[in-house]
Amino acid sequence: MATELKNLTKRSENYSQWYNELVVKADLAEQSAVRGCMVIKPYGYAIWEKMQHTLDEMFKATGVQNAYFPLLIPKSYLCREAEHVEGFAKECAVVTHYRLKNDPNGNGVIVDPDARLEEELIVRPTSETIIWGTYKNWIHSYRDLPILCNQWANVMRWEMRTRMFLRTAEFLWQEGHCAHATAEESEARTVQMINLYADFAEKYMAMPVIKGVKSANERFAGALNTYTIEAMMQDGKALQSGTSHNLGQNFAKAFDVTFVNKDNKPEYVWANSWGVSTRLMGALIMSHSDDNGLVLPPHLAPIQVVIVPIFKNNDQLAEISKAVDPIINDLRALGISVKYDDADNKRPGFKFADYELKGVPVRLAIGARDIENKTVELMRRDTLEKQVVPLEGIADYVAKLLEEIQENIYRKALKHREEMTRTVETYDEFKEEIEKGGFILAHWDGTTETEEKIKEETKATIRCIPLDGDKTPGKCMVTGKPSAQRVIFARNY
RNA sequence: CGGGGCGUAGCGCAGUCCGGUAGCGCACCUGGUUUGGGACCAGGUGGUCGCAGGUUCGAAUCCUGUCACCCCGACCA
Repeated sequence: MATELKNLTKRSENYSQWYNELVVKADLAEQSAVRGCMVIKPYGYAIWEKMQHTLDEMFKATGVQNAYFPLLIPKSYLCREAEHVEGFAKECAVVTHYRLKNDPNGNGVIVDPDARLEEELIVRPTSETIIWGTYKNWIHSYRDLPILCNQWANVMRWEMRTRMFLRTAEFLWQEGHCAHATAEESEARTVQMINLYADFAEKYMAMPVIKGVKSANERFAGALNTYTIEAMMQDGKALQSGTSHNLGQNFAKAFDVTFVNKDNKPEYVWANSWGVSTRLMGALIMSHSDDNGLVLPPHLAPIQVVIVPIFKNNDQLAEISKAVDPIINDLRALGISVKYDDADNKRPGFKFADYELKGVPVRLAIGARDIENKTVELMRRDTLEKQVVPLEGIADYVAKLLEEIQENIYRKALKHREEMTRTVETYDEFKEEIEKGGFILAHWDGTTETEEKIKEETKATIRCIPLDGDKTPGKCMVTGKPSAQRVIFARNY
């Protein structure tokens, strides 16, 4: 099975194909019969659930509550915010009818032409419009604010080209939608959420990210300002992994959402929205995986430790199981998820390969030899190193090792990013360097024209204007006009 | 929507140029031997060859149309 994956080793040659194979072989997801959609399989979903629960806890710690809004949005709602329409209206699935009937020619069912909806409904590509249409009824006074809502949902965008997890027609995400009484409070929330995403990416996904602001060109449709976290994949391409938008009063104005402030004066509400999606699964896969398969960070791995018994007969298995039992209990007592794979219809070698493919961080193998020596063979997925360790105190040892693996894969990803990040002064230099992949730090005059020109000529876009790091001004590499600071250019997914 | 590729068993593919009634590997099932890195031997199940027309005694193969999917662009989280 994985042999085929190994045949796709030449990642630089066909990284996409390698990625697709990996997603399928590791049992995460598969292409659905529905155009551009995917089926997320139980193992893949378990990872998503772990992400979900972690993020949910983090959100709630900041006062956010979950809610749910409709899947279908009346077409008229989408017309309210002009820029928003421009950004989304073109790629939506539309519900035009509400009934089917038997085909008079006997070929199954057809859409009943008499059941045409007077106003078409749009399958949500994002929920700003329906939510602000609803908030109008919730908000009257400054005492009703802030509203801090999050929704876990599926959305649909009729993308021309799709790729599993990274860009599917239907995807799962969370979208937070906050309403505030002041611009400052809304901006603070926008920044708070991008920081939260960055923490999640680095501490749980072991994926270093760069926090920054989007250029006008890359900004969310209808937003004043978009904050982003940008990660670098192993092939050197950038992946936008999460965004937080300061929407100003745009949606409040479009949906006429006003409140009476402390001075008894009506005022439009200040809004922000923020989201991450199943794209994070793609990010996770592409950040760490190797040619043996997935490498999952321990903090997100559904199975953190797998124990494989090596036995010749049932008596031996019973003996091993007796020795393994307390280990399982000790590990579980430490909050570690353990799988004991005592299936006798698969050979150990097969199990080893299979759990490597699935990215299980730590494997313990235990056989008659170990029972005798009171040891266990341990393998860590990140380095593939094997060692024989004493059974005594194994749970604590594994607990520490899991943290070490978590840190190690983060460091590895960070090192890779740093090696693939260069600074250039001239446009010629830029054109040469961008071909090698990675992030390029360069000066830019801040205009959309220059950004467009660079995009056309090199396929590179401004991933973000970084919040942290070097803020030295300079001159635009293309026009020579003044530049406030270097920005990050890259080719992206 | 442009440029390339592909569609044959659950998966990966050969067969197509040159028409003769479908094959290989993996998986699956049965029996046996195995079990410290993807086991072996023997036997077995499974396909109206993407779909629709046409040519022909005969089509996976030739012709026409059509529909999927994949990769590279344009679009995007």
